[in-house]
Amino acid sequence: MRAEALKGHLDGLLLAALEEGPQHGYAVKEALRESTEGRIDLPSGTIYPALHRLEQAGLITGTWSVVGGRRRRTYELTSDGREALSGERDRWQEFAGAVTAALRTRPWPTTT
Amino acid sequence: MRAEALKGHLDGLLLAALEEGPQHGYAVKEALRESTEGRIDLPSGTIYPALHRLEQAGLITGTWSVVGGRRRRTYELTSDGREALSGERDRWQEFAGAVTAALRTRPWPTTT
DNA sequence: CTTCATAAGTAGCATTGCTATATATAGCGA
DNA sequence: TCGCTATATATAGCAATGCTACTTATGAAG
Repeated sequence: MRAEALKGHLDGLLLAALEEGPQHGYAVKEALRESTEGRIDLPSGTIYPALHRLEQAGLITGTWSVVGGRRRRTYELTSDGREALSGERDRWQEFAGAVTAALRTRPWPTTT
Repeated sequence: MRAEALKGHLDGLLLAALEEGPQHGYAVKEALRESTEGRIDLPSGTIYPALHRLEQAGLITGTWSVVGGRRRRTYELTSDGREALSGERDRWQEFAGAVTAALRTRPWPTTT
């Protein structure tokens, strides 16, 4: 997967992963990897800064905890986040439809 | 359409627009706008630098001409460009599939 | 003569995901 | 005990890319 492909679409994926319920960063990463059958496997240098951005934007809230001796930051969608997710889904539909249309082969000016 | 959404996908769209036959920049812009029903309407500051990049990458070749008093640079796909377009289409399929899967609502761990 | 569509271009910016690297704990195998 | 792997989080700095804003120029319409 080319590096830039994801640009502008990551936030939606992270929000979607958190829709199922509160998750910590590492779990989000795993969830994304599983839901896409390994096609989207983000490095930690992508996922953590992105979660920080989302938190600062007020779309998720995080709380620290310690589980099994390891500290965790568990994130949860805010209501703004839920709204944003809905918007991201809409925009993805629109975007994907447009790109698919533009990418479609148009063999020749048929009488459309 | 959010600014970053297109990042990493523009090249494929431009190549696809040129698949129908040689076109100059402005015509590519129009073709893209029409094939997406106005959803993708690129500013000239996006389209011309991008075409330059594609030319430098050897995916398209351009030739100057003057039509109706206005100078034009007409671009044409190279064989590398054709190959690249095919690759872009594949990658788009893969990417779109992955994002769609990740964005899908998973209401709850049903017995899937 | 002004305005709009056509046609091409560039400088500089903002955003964003990635690489590389660091820290720390738990558990397993040798 | 030592080393390795998985878990868990984090940051500095980079590279890439599309966009904004602006410029230049012609032809047609009013």
